[in-house]
Amino acid sequence: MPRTPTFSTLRRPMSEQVRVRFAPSPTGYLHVGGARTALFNWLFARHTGGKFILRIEDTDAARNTDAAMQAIYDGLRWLGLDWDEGPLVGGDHGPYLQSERGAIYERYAEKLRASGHVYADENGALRFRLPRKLVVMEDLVCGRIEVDRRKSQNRDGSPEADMTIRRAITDANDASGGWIFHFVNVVDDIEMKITHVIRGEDHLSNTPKHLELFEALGATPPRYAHIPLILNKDGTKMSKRDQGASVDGYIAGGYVPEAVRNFLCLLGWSPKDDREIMPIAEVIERFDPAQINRKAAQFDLEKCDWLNQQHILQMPLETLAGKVEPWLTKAAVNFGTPAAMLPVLALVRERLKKLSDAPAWMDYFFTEDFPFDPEAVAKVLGKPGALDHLRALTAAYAGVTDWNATTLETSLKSAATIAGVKVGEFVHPARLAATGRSVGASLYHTLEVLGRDRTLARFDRALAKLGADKI
RNA sequence: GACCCUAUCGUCCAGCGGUUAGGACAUCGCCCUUUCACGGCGAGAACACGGGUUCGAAUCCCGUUAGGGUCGCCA
Repeated sequence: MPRTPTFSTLRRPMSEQVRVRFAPSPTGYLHVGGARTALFNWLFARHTGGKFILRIEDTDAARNTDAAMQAIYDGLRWLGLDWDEGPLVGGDHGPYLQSERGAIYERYAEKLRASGHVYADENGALRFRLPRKLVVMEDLVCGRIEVDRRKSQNRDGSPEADMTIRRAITDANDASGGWIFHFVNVVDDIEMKITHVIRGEDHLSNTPKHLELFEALGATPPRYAHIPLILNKDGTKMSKRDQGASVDGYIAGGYVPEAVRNFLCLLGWSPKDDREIMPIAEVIERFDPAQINRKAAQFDLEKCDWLNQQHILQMPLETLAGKVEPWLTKAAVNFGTPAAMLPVLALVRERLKKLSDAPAWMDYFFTEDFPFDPEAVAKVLGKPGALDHLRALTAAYAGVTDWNATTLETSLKSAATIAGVKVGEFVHPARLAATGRSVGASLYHTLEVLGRDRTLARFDRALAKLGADKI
């Protein structure tokens, strides 16, 4: 038997402008796997100077809601994945919602009907006569794949039935008479002049069928790159409910988009050296779909958290302030002006794993009415002489003229020496009095930011309160 | 069941015929330090198994096993 491929996926000229697309169906949320698919498409478009197109595959009318589409738009925008053509931005190959492209599908179906590739079955559904030949494709990620379509069969072992491209018209069903994914996907890729299809590996086994459709329509197929799926930490398939599965979760969870995007870049792709924390411009420059891994990646949220912290640490302070602001506002932290917030943020930023951590580390800088952590109180007062040390420190600090971290440290240490105790014996009560807790940034810098008057007033109030509590 | 993809530390990623198998997250230890972090140093931790090919295999080939995917009038 001849092993000649029915057609090749390598016919496209290398010189044409790259056009890639992300084609989600509106299921109500944006899955991280989808987000990564979108990201890889976007990276490839930006790397090559091509176009990134967004197309909504909403042929299943029952699922098509505005809210579901909004989740896709919001998620992509949050990740900074701007599309050059698609809903909201338009373009020359629209409409970009499949639900609005009926006339186009009609035309293509007619073309197939005219050439004898398609027929109506006994129920009235439109079916594509599968050629059932040997299909050879060259996948950018998976390499050369041969599928003998003659051997395709159903679960029960019966030969594969012809592919439905349009549902039968029945009653009561929303999707009745609607077009089927495989067909509209192929038609749109032709119509939108898509040059490269970067999509999840779950479509790899569908691709031969798509290629048969391209051939029947007399069109040159795009090049394909099937990227491995993202699995849960335990290796099982990720579903909607799983931790980290939805992009919404990151937005609500205090992640910075740059970090999540960075994390997603590294799931299945790497620059082949040890670079991990990378600005997006560098990723765009170095991205190559041919270097995408073939192995499914398991999802490790802890590494994402670490990247998030690193991005928080490395971005300009003013940028961080802008991102932290909504979180402070939401927690009713009255930080005054953004400028006033900066010194505080500079002090605590290395403690922030998420933006949502900010209020807890910053609130006591902006109110005198902060709570005292009972555990911290118990711990500090458990040490004999704690309040005496705080009194001695108050007296010493009252005499400090040049109020800064250095003088405060010197003064505290000498007061401790005079009292004949270790520095910690002074530090802990002071921290508790000034912040209400046992953990926080450098005490001296904290007090410097707080200023002389507020510090001394806090010491006095703590002395009164904690002294009273003790009795 | 048929067909397709995959297989390196717990996890992510290097490695593409000759390496003490490298980096990162996580874990543990030490240092820094008033605390919590950040940071620094260090430790433990992997080539799924069996056959080949080769002077020599993590790397190439074939099996086995395991995981994933597809086989819809879902996308």
